[in-house]
Amino acid sequence: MPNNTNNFSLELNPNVSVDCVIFGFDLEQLTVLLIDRGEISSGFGPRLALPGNLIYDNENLDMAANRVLDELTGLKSIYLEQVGAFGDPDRIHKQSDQAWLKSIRAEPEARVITVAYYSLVPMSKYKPQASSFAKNAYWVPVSQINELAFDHYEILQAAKGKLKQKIKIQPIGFNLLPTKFTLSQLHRLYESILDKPLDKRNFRRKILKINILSSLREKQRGVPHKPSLLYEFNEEKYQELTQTGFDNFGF
Amino acid sequence: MPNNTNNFSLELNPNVSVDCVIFGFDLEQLTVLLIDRGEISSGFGPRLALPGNLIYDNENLDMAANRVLDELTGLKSIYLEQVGAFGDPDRIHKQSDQAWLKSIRAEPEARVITVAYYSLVPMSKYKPQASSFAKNAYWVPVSQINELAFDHYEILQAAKGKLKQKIKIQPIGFNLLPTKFTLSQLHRLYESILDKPLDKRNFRRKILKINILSSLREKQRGVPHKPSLLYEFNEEKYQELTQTGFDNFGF
DNA sequence: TTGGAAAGTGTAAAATTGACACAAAGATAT
DNA sequence: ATATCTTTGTGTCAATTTTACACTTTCCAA
Repeated sequence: MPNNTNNFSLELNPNVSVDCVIFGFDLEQLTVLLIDRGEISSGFGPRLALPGNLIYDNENLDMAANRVLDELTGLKSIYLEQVGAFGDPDRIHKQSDQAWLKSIRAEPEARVITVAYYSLVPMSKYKPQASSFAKNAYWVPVSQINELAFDHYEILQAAKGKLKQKIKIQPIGFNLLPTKFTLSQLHRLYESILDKPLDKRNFRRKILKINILSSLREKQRGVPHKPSLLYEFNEEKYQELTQTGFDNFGF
Repeated sequence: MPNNTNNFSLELNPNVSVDCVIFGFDLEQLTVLLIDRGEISSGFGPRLALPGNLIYDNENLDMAANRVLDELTGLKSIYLEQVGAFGDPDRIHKQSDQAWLKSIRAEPEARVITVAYYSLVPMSKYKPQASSFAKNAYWVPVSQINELAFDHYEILQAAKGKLKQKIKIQPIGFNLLPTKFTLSQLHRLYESILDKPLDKRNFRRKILKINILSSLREKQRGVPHKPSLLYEFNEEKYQELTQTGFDNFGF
């Protein structure tokens, strides 16, 4: 084990890791990208885990989170928020398996603090199957997750909570949708995150009133029902609003 | 330097520290408890810093934050929230001075991640002057702080932001006031934290409507004007409310 | 007794919320 | 071509909440 009182280097810091809760939305429900640790987890707790890794001594936390995200999905400049730090002394030991930890180059017996992030990814931009890296990554609907490795279930819950808070006060949902989307999709997204039904008409009225959406002249194609108008998030309008101290995106 | 791949012990973890933003309210404005590093900081950046320390390998983060708080103020079971983790590789080196770092037993050249917490303390419960420990701790009005040691100014800003968010959705302000307080004091508190004026009558109506305050039959004494009725935060009423899924403490 | 200072109180207009139902558009199957 | 299916898209009214605003009361001190 390198001691890290020396020069900055490409050494992994054995005490600090980053875990990412990568949210997606399949147009029906909220999902999370999970790693299947496979047989290596050999009976020691759940196979599924959040993607994460130790940080390098020369990168800051945000960089590390972006790196983890990039290494796994190839995606850069994705919406990313810190959830917080998690660090029971025995968080790893509880349900650990040393082979797995060694495989991600963690010291199995070291005490590790993890800093959790959540990110919002348009699911269309990352299909695990197509990726050469990390073939064992899968989108899993949040509602189907009952347990995860280590303390990752707890982290997921915290991330959901933060996301819920955040979307109540900032219009970040668009990061989970394709550039062009319908109001119904946005509606379902809000319902998934807030975990409660929202009246359709009231939702539309409210979201349109905020005036950060541009309605395109384009319609959905190929749907077996009345096609919906498509909308885009309008960054400029949003910037104007925030600069005038606007604050009420409340849901 | 101990390597921490060994057994759990009372060793300090050289890579992880906890810093506390301890908020108080002097009935006029929001204040923070800061440590004057004094001459030891010998020209290397600001003298004032947030109280903090490295964590022990056998304590979790919340415990560490409580410990820092307790060691400094003698206060226990205080309202405490995590702000988040901060960890530029050079966060200490930027403006550090090694003597100071050594004095708090940090490795001057180690890369340190800090996990920041904020806490709400009734100022009356802690007078730095009266304390035997840490005579160099002072309450400083938040509005007067322009710089702090290390990355502590940044941390303070983040903590203010979190507190602002939080008080909009949960009635935690009482933690900064004496048990018995007046509505005007509460009013000023909200104005300080939200950093904007609130209409007096509207504020009173709203806060009373929520129905988590008990009005005492007691009045202020010795004030050179009409004395105010005193109120208490009513924990039971609050619990009832939250259990019924009440959610709208919005300011 | 008077003056100073903050406490305490009500109302009306405007904005927002919440509840609610049916016609229109396109795709598919017959 | 027609009928059927599915989802889109729309308006109103009542209730509630928000905002703006000014004067009287109470106690202390001079």
